[in-house]
Amino acid sequence: MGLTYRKLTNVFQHRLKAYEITPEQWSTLYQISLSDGLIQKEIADRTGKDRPATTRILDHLAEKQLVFKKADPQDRRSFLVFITEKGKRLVAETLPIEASFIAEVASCMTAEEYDQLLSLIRRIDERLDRLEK
Amino acid sequence: MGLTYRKLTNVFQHRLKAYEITPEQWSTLYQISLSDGLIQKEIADRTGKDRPATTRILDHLAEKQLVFKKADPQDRRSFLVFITEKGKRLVAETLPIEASFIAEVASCMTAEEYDQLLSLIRRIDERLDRLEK
DNA sequence: GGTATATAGTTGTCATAACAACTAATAAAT
DNA sequence: ATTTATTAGTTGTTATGACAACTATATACC
Repeated sequence: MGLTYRKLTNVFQHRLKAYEITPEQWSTLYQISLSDGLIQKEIADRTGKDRPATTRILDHLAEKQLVFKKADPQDRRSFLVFITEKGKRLVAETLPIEASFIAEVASCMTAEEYDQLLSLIRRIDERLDRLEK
Repeated sequence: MGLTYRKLTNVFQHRLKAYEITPEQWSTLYQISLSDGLIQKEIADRTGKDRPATTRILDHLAEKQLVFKKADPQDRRSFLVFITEKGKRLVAETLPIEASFIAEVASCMTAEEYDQLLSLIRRIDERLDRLEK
């Protein structure tokens, strides 16, 4: 599973090469594009990363001027994260790349098999949540 | 897939905590225990890692005196990697941990589903090998 | 035989994941 | 109201993965 996942992100990274963004940065930016103005904790939860990882990925995205932070008026500990116009353009351009990549990969199985694969992975995920470390 | 894989190795890492070995080090050590005296390139291929990663993981394993290298008499560029007695003991003690961990995780599905999961992941793996980057 | 190429391994750099420790701010407990 | 606990975010450390550049050796080619 790890081996296949590494290959998967590796090929995706190459497809994204022209956009100078890594798969992890991409998925974070994509999440932000879906829900603008989230606090970092929410982004961390939605991308399945911890807070330090999220801080650093957001730093990279901010350096590239794809996102920016604003102080949260409700909670002075938090920042609200917004996507920039440049970030929106990048997502718009790369979304078809992601979609066709997934389609290419999934073309080795039927739609039913693909669904079952996702459902079995999800089941393992839930099982792991209930297992003691 | 990435999320679930991270959870998977994370729980396994906790199970291995007492042995002070990471999942990646463990799988490398395990491969060596299966075939003593391989050259690093072979180990890299079998664990699915690149050569730099393999060099560094072997460095860690050698520091912990779980493996050692010997010059290859046939090819002076290569090293043959052997497991130590300490390494063998560690594998013997941790193998049941790995086996029961896999069993616990897989207990959320039938044997047929488990086989299908592996087979679908393998199919994606092969598909990725044929895809252009 | 000598040159060109390929291969084994190492080192350096960057991005990420896990984790611990930390600051600042909020919420809870009394 | 003050103390205590919790939460949001950051920073530092270690291990890893991807990649490029490098050394040393081996193989191929002519």
